[in-house]
Amino acid sequence: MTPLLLAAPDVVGALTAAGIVRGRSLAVAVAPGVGVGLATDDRCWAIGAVDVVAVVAAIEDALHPRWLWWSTDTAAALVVGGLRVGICWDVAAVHRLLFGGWRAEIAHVWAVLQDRPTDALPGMGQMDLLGGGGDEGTDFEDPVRPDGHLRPEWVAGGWADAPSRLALWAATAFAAATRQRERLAALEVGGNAEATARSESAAELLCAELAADGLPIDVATATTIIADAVGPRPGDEAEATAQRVARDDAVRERVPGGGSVDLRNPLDVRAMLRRVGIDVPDTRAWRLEAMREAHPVVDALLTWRKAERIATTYGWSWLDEHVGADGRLRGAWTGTDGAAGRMTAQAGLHNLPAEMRPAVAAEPGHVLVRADLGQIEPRVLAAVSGDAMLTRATASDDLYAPVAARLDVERSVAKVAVLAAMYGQTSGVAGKALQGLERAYPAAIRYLQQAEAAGRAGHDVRTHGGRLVRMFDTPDDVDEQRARAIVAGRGRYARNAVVQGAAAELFKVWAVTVRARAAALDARIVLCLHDELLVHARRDAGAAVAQLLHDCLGEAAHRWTNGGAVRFVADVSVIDRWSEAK
DNA sequence: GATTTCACGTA
DNA sequence: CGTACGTGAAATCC
Repeated sequence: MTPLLLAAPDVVGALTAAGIVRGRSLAVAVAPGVGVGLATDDRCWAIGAVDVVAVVAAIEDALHPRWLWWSTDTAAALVVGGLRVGICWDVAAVHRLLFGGWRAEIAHVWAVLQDRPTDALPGMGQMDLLGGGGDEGTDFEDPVRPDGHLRPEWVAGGWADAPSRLALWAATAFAAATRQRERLAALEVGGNAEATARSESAAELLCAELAADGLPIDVATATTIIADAVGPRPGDEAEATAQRVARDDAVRERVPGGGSVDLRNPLDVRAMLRRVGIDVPDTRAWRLEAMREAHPVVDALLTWRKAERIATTYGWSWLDEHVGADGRLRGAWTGTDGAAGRMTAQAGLHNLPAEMRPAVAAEPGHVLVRADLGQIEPRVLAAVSGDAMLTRATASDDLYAPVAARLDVERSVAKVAVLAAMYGQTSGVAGKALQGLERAYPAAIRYLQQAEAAGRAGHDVRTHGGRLVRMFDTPDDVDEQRARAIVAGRGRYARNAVVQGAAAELFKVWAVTVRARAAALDARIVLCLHDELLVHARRDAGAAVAQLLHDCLGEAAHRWTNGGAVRFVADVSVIDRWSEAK
């Protein structure tokens, strides 16, 4: 394929002439200061451009293509350049969907799609300099070597230093995506795997934007919360130490001779507790909670732990490191974890303690619109299993009410039983109700049991939308008891993954739908939290955004269930601070 | 210096 | 023996 050289002003016209219409796939590779490479299945274009983002923006405005790229790196480059495109196909993200896990280096992705061995991918080491890599008498202008692997010089990025090479690199990405589509079409899953690939790709785009935008923080409130917990910001190291010692002493002085106890050392804490007659196998909070009355030191210790969490994880260093001068908390986002496919976030974005939530606040003239999905996992189970009776139960705002009625048990018992079924819990009081579930919702329970059986056998499972969840092997050097525990653990893991993973898929369809529609209202998603969205919007748009969140859920559910009857519900509120909701 | 363990926050 | 994640401190391994 020979790249066609274009001047930036001619690009849209040339693409239009080539039949690129709205929504058509268009591969893109960019190198700031160098240019832009574009490709479809049968041709590619090279544009030398100083402002690569402007070129992409012009195409986006005129043609709104489905941008196709190797990985989120391209999305991030565009977002940093101020451009937010509509839709995309992220080869790395789709690879994670197809093959599970988190590995998605370009060379690995390509090798897997070409059915080439991946254990010894070509590197740029000495072997290749000596000619051992299949490069004899070949053309370095081709990104693909004769042996079918990608050329490491291209993968490393340094080779794509001219517009014509960017065009070839884009063309190679296009070829990879074509292979991916074939694989997706061949999957036998309940959902639409190709649609999942599209929404997972868009979720990566959302991740790039979340990382760039950040979560609005009222720094004054954050400062007050931290100061209340651990004291005012220390001026120097000595002051910080003094504060720490004072906090520690408040606990240690309650135990005779406790002055030298290291509260940060669990063994030391355990020994201290034993000296006052409290013998515990570990010192976790839930265990000590029951001992609060046994000795005053327990209460003091639990209070200390709360403050210590703020001091170490969400204290001054956290504020300095992750909250910018513009009052935005920024962390890296990934569209999927390595297991069932939930989004992950760093910088504490996904585990902010409730005490810190008053500090998450809309900027002046704005509101936060918060929405969380109600009972998402049992509703998702109804959808993926096709259970008619459980689907009927989703018509209720409170799914557990009809389930309780049908099982003839208290609502609380029904809830525990449903959760136990999905999570593989076998202890506790759920046993009897579980049998009732099996009779009342046979398809749903069968779906879970099949996942568990696959997991126990060490077989991979796929979610409704097509994500592969890889099972792990039992190491051969473990005793029988440990091996049994591993098998049981795999069963629970698989049982949980098909529900949690499918829920993550639906959530992402919802999130990227909101992302697309909210742009018209000048509103932006600022946080995704597994079943919860926070949208930052102008105050006058708050009500419209709230309605939008409901509408988008209906649309997302319709698409994700292929027009199925399962009903999903969201609790939506327009607030100033995150802490105000519920 | 890197990895593991404990602990704890979120869903 | 519900699952998943990220984080920090101390212990442990090399």
